Amino acid sequence: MRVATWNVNSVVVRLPQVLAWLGTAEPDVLCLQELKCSTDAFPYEEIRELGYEAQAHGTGRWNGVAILSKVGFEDVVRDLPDQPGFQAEDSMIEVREPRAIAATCGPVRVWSVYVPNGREVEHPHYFYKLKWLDALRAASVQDAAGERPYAVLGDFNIAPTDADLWDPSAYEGMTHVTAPEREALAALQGTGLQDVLPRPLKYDQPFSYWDYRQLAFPKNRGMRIDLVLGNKPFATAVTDAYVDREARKGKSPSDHAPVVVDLDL
DNA sequence: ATGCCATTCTCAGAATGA
Repeated sequence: MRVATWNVNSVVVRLPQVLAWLGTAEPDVLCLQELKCSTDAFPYEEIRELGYEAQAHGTGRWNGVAILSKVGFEDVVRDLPDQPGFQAEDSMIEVREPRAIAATCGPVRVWSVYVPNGREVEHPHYFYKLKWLDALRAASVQDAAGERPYAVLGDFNIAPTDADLWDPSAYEGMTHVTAPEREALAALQGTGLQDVLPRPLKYDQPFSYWDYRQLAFPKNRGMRIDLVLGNKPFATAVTDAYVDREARKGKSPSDHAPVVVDLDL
């Protein structure tokens, strides 16, 4: 089977690209992030016409995650257990954002996650990011150690190593590369998950994100921040993994490309 | 050409992204 993850930066705007990609890549399971639409506004019908059921979790303007499946759904869960919320500096209330959804699709259980950005090092959003990652770690402990193939897929907003950056010196002092973020990611992997490293279709590094500005994509100034972390039964079933950078081309693309994993399952 | 920031909400500009 084939599973994939893709931050689409608005599923409503990107619907033509998503439908076209489903038609050509034909994943069995596709995790989406940054829906930027409510659960009710998700384009279920258009996706159903291609043979996919969808489970979405969104509130409108920001965030939002979904799972598309050709092989059914069981045990759908919205939000991490004990998922922290974010409290803006000018707000009295902590808001839990739609950043995680899980489901069992055929033989695999997956989380589709959109890890908080962090904004700036030491910003409240940065500490929120670290806390959120710890909640994700806690949520993974049982399934990561289990016999069933299990993976956490999504936009982690962390480059695991400097090799995942087009120019490490360009990111000094920035989020996405700091030691605490990488340690939180390593702790998640420590539950028994390994980074399924995709092969690049061009150049040497399998970037999954390129900024819209300053010709970042044509110059291949990218980052690998969209990850697939699989437990042992998942990782040992992997037959191929790649970043479909073709999807970053064309008119009005997302700034992320899909990460695709083929499995002998 | 892969090409110089996008999206959403509210209605021109802020907020967010990374």
